[in-house]
Amino acid sequence: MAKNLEKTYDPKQFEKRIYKGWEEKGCFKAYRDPDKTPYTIVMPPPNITGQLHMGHALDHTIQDVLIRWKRMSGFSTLWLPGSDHASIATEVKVVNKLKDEGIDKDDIGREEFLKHAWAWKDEYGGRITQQCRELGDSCDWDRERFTMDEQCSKAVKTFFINLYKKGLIYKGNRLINWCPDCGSVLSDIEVEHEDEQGSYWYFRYPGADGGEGIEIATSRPETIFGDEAVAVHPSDERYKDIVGKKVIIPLLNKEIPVIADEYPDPEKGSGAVKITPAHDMNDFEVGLRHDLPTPSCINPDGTMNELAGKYAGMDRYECRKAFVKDLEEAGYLVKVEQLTIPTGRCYRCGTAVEPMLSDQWFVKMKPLADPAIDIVKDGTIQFVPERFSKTYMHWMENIRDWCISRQLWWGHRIPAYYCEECGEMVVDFDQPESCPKCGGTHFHQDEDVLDTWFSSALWTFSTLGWPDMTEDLKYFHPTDVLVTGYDIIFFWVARMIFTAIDAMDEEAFKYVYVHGLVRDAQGRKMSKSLGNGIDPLDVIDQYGADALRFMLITGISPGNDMRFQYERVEAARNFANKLWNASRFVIMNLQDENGEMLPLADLEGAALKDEDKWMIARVNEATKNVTRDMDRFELGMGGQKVHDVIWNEYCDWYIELVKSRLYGEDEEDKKVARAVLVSVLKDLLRLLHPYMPFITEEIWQFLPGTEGTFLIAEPWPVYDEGKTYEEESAVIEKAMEVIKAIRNIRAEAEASPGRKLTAVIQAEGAAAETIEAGQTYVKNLANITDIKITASDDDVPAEVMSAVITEAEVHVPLDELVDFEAELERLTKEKKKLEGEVKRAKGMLSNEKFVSKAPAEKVQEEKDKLANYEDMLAKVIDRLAIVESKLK
RNA sequence: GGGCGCAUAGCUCAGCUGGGAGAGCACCUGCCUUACAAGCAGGGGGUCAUAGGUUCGAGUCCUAUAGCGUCCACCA
Repeated sequence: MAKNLEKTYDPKQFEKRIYKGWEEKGCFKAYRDPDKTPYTIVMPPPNITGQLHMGHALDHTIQDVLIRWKRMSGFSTLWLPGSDHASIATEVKVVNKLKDEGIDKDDIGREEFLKHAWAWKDEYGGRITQQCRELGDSCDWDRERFTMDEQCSKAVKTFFINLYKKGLIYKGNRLINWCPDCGSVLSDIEVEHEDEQGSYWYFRYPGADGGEGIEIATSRPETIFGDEAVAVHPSDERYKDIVGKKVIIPLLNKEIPVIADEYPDPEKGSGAVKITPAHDMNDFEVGLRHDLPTPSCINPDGTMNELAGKYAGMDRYECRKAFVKDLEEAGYLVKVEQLTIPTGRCYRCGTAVEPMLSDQWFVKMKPLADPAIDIVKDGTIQFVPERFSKTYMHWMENIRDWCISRQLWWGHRIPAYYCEECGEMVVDFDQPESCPKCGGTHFHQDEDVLDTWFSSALWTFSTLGWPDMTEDLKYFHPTDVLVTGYDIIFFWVARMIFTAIDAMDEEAFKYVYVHGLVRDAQGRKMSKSLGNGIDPLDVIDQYGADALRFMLITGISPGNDMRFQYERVEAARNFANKLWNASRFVIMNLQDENGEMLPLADLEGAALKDEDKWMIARVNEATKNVTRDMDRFELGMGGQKVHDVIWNEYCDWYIELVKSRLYGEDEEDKKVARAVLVSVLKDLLRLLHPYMPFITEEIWQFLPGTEGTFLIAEPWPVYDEGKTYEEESAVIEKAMEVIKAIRNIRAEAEASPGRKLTAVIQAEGAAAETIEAGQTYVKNLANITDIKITASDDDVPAEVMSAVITEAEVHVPLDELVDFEAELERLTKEKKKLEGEVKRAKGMLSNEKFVSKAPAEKVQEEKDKLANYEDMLAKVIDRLAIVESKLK
């Protein structure tokens, strides 16, 4: 029984099996091989709350292509996987789950809550890494890390303490972004700014002296309870006299001063701004300049506090409504204007962020940013594509201090301890024995945890053992390339860069490969709320992981978004199918009817035919180009080239060219043909493997000489300058030209491909020789029984259909009915086309500037082309005359 | 208000350092030819956003314009 691939390509039959085989045999494992060069990629850790989505699929495909290519190229590769504890996201999930069970987070307390959170992590945290396996991720699962595992936590604490000791982490009372829904502070980049429809309310604040007072405009009336002044621009003539006087906040009867400050824009609103230092960033600054108090009127949960008097306890928006109504009834509302106002929203839950005054921990960024700017500026770290370095620079150069504390429980707790006796704060790895100030022995730890991004910022080195100088850390760090979407350059990439400089005194990675977003077929962002997300696992189920991967990677150019289209997945699947069938054909021809393997020639010194050399040259060329594309991170281009050489050259031509030999009688030559078929196929599989790992590995296992090997561990092909085979390739390419010409004639004359024909080819000199050398191919592939190659017109029968090709003319005598009308039409078209070409070439050559300034070889090239076209044109005109006479 | 990106065939997009416009899908014609109809052989279809400029030569480089997208920014 012959052993061969299944008749139809069905990736489900083998993808899981292949992956298991790799994993069990340790194919993904990284080793510290002193004789090899390390190549390291750390996987952006997906959130444990997450499911695998198209973004991951793209991100991981890129990384896997790179790591597989480098592995095959002889590097000691490490692709390190892991996951992120996702502080806020996870806490929200766990809180909701508990709520469903009727449990309130605050009732059970911190310890108990964390038990639930860890249980949740144990249950769902592995889900996404399991899904990665279906994609084919060849990462070293033995080194899988988690941002809250023991080692990473140690790194986080150490890094925090180091920065604190350097004075780069401080605790401060500042105006921060507060999410009332999450109940936590957010960093600046966690706030999304949007313009929204809103109102300006104009209110009159009467003068304390009984005067007219002043009219202010505000979009946030509920903050009036925190007003401490009204500001006007010093140059504003309208308010010149009132500056320094007091006005009364209506209904509250609180007196506040009118102050002059550069901040108000006289053009905007009434030109007078109420100042609420505790609930607005700008007002806060004004308050500082004028030494104003900073009372808060809003609680952390978004309700009003006692400052709001009778509105206390109301939600801030409810209060707004009620307060405006009361003010209106009391006659203080002057007018309302509709316009768009900028609003900040929490990037997690979408709640409107409230600026609040609060004690929080910050990282002082300027000293960390400076070297992080230099390391990109001097090219130690390069962005691909380059333009993203501008985005990075701009952000780094204007960076503000990073708020790192969060009022949550799930995360790394801040290692700061407060003495119960005197309140002294100690920042240390463990709780201190006694207070350095008063000797007290009772402490409580800071309640806050760190921003999730604080731990992922350490990812390149915390995962390798830092702060311990482990062998892994020494060998694999710095990492080589970081692959990620442009949406997290600020959140993550930028921060990894400065942490590595601080902790390791070196670059975190050499390249940042930035990819775009996978959008839906209409170009919209895939999102849960739109319900337009496409589950990669569904696609894999339907088309296979190889098809998905190939579609994702060939559809992109670095940094640009892509659209997800099923038609393209299908096209990729069809390509896999094509390769599958071609391989099945090859394997079939390697064995006799009993399934016994037939002998193969040793290719060293074998008598290669022209088509063998041509094919070998084609693969060789592809090897060169694909490798170069990979080197430049042009992964999509590389994939396209492998696709083209497999389909357009190996399948379309080489297999067809070689068939007659396989079915022929020359046993020695059969051995050669088989050997080349296999050898070339193997090289093609190697080139394709990073892109389509499953199908290539599956086919590999069926080929002779692969026993006990894995394609994943095979060497990457190397370009061989000695294998360009130009002469032999010319024969094949000329034969192809002739074959196409004959097929064309056949099609025009509507003669079936099965009909036997003869051909007369007019050519001279070298061209005649080349055609002569390739005539067997023509006979086989164009179904021609006899070919006559001649220079003379006399040998051409009177009734023929012809096609003019480079340096030759192909004639097919047709005894059967011939459509001379069609022939006339075809030749007329041909003539027109050639005339155009002649005109173009003549035009260029008659341009003196071109002839004198363009490189000599370019000029010569044009001259040759012109001669050739003129020659072809003359022949076409001759044929036309003959056909025309036939028609009379 | 700044930064960046996009515009190429009906659709989705490639075209890297300037040298005769490409792919997939869709469409039309003919083929179930012994690996493959998830296929084979052909075909139609583009003033490469507009206007200038550099150059012997521009889809490619420069400038400007309006359009779309996106990020950043404390405008009540």
